[in-house]
Amino acid sequence: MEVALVAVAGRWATLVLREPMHGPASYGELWARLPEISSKVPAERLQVLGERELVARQRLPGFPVRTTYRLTPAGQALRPLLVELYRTGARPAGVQR
Amino acid sequence: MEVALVAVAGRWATLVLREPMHGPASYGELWARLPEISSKVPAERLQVLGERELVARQRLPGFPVRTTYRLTPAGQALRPLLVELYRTGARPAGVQR
DNA sequence: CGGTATCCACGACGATACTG
DNA sequence: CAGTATCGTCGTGGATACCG
Repeated sequence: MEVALVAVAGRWATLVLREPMHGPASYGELWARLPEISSKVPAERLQVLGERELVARQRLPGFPVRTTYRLTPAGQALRPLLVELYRTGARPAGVQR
Repeated sequence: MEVALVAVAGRWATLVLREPMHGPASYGELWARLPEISSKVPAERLQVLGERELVARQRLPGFPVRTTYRLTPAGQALRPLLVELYRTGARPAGVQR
């Protein structure tokens, strides 16, 4: 459980994971979907997600530099967990805010 | 997701939830299952879990005082999430430590 | 554009001591 | 037995500034 939690429990981690879930996403796209946040935060998240090989980075040639992020198979394996997190949090008679 | 995560992501939260999952558990039982931890930690966890009405406290009469904790229906609703956390963390090709 | 470097603040974690 | 009180430490989150 700890193992799964460290992957998913950091601040904004779920949102950072959700973008590349349905296909490659650039850093800017990712960032734009996060509400008013410093650029450091997704960078940090992506770094640890990269180290754990949950997301893969790919730099595109040219200028300005572009990078796309995609989920590795291990990253895709987190999907059911994210779904369950959503279901549990959204459950009507469920967990209190 | 945030809602579900705050319920489950605190340190030792999963272990604190697991004990009363299969029936009432006393504070001492709970504590004994946690590896070498200060008594403050489960107390703190149980307090917030109580405030969120995920666990219910019941004091037994007599001396010394005994208290049993049981999960509320909302607490039971966390079960699929805990199962999924376990599955994801334990998956062979899964998330890296 | 896609980051890194530096610094700060706050809250969680945990030890120790104490209480009803 | 079942906690509370107090205090210290450390990590995380975040702002701001800067770089290739």
